[in-house]
Amino acid sequence: MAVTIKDIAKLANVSITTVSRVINNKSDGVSQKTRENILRIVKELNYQPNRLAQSLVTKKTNTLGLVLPDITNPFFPEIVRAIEDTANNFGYNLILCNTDDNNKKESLYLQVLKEKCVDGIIFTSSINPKSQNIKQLMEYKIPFVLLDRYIDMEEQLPGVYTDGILGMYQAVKYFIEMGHKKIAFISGPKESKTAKQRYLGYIKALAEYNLPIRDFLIKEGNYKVSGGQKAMMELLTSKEDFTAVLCANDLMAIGAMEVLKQKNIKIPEEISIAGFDNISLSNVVDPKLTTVAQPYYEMGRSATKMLIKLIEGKSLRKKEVILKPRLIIRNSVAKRG
Amino acid sequence: MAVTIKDIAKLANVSITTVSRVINNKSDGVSQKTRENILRIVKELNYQPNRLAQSLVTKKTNTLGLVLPDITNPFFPEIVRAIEDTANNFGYNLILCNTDDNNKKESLYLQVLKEKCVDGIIFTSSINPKSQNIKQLMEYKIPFVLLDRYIDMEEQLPGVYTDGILGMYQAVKYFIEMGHKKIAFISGPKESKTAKQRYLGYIKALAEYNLPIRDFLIKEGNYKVSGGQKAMMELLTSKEDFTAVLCANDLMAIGAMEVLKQKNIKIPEEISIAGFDNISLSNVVDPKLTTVAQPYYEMGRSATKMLIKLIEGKSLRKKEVILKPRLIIRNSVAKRG
DNA sequence: TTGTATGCGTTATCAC
DNA sequence: GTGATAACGCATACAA
Repeated sequence: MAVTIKDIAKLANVSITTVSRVINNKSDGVSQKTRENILRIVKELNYQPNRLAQSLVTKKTNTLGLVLPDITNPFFPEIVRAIEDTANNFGYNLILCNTDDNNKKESLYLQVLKEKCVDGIIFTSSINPKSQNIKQLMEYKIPFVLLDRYIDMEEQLPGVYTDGILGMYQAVKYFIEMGHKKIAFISGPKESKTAKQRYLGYIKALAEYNLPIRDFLIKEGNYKVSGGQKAMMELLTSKEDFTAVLCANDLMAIGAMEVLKQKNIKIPEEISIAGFDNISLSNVVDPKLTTVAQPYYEMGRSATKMLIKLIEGKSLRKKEVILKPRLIIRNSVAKRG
Repeated sequence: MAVTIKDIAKLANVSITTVSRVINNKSDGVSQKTRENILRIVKELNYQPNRLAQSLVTKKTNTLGLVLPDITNPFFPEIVRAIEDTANNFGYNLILCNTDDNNKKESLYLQVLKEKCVDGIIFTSSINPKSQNIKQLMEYKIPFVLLDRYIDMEEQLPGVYTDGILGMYQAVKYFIEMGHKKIAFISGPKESKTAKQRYLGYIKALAEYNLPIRDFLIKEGNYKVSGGQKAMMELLTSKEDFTAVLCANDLMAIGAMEVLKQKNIKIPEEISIAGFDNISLSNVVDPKLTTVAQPYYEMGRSATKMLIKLIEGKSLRKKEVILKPRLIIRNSVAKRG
């Protein structure tokens, strides 16, 4: 159907080898004349190489797999954009896979990516990663880079993360400097490594300022709006005393804010609040949410560059890249004391 | 490297033909015994078919191309999610392409998709579509479905859209029923077909209620926050009289709201506002934005199903699917008069 | 400077 | 039931 290398070989009265040579700009061992002639015919017939056939012999598809929980989570689009941009710059395309934090689905996708011979995989594991899936990935011998979600293994895996400890530490420190002493914490699901890290940052800052860690001020959420609502409710009904609430991500902060508004509790005058992520929503809620920004674009770009290096067989200077988050001060935290 | 059909043929002491047969569950012309034996070896060696080779001969990649302006635009993630879900259900994967509304980039992506032999393409054209690109797409003879952005051609192209006329009509009607008579309109970029449609809906409702169309109450925006801000500024400085502002999309409505807040103009008491799209942001701004919801998931699902039908050579009942939008009443519109 | 032949991993057409 | 063998479209080692 489509025009092939054979067609233009016939028309040019040469062998397909010669055609292949000029198309791939190989060893200039082709006379200027035939080269030009072939190029002319190529243009005339609007020849487009069949990348499938090419890939079959070169063992290179110039396609990357991107595995993540859910593109609908506002955390991801910017990262995905960065990945796609960077991939595109280096001549790669992206196959998008939503796993819904479902290990079965994740495993299936990994298999398909393997079968489609992607050159590499960027992998944001499901929230409670099954070591089985990461083992599967490793057995495939496909280069991969972990993104955002850390996975514990004996050997260090290549990955790009944001420093959750530092981020939360900054946020708590800011609360404290603003005069808050009783700071509640709505954490992510405790199986999640990022959640643990962020919790650690919270603890660290409290400890540093000799503030007590009060378990009844710490609630577990699910990184979703609903989790923030539920946790805030619990906090409120517990009648415990607190002036500030730190949320392990923005979505939960937004949920928490909704509850506060419902109860006519003024933000930030009565209760201050802060989040983590800096998703676009956080800049649009009222009051605008003070939060810890993840360097989205850099995360995606960095992970992709790393992956491409791996694909090209180059060595990595650092296997793990820990990016620094940045506190964004907006209007959801008030001075106290 | 990887285990192939040949390897398991050797181990099973059969020809590759037989192996292929049992793997593809073809014509049961294989003895139970050899079948079981082969299956056993397949499992043992953890054989995974090479889809490249498969595709090369079957001319089917089970891969779809998705071309859109920018996944970062909150309008898209849900649609993309629906597309990916549906594609996945039917055994297809998705290659994601961001064009940035850049016709050159768009054209390049189309070519790559062609070269990679995708089975079909879902195409949300750049905002000022170049007929050249759509012609390119048509020449490729790859099945495609237009999504959201209409393209004028002599022949009707398969596509899925939201009824912008109806949507805006509903919004204006609601404004009018709430007592508003002087309703400003911030439109999308006028080259855009969707923008024209939405404008038409605005006009239609005004006409129906015998309200005059005042050009000075109509500003052109760019579908972005910045455009909403700029247009709102213009509206305000023009000193014209109006009690409501209808924006052609939510992003511009959010921009307009920011300007109003800055100037301490109360929403909705002094000026009512509404948008179009129902992006997640619209439910989180303060006040929550009354808007016209696009049926995101249905758009993506419908387009994908359509595309797959096309790929399978089935005929379409309708070439163009026009989905109905739905007015979502929240808190940004107040009663007047 | 150019061509022949082989192989990539699979499906498909025959023949036995 | 089973197996050669060609073909898919291309790259490449080796010859000429």
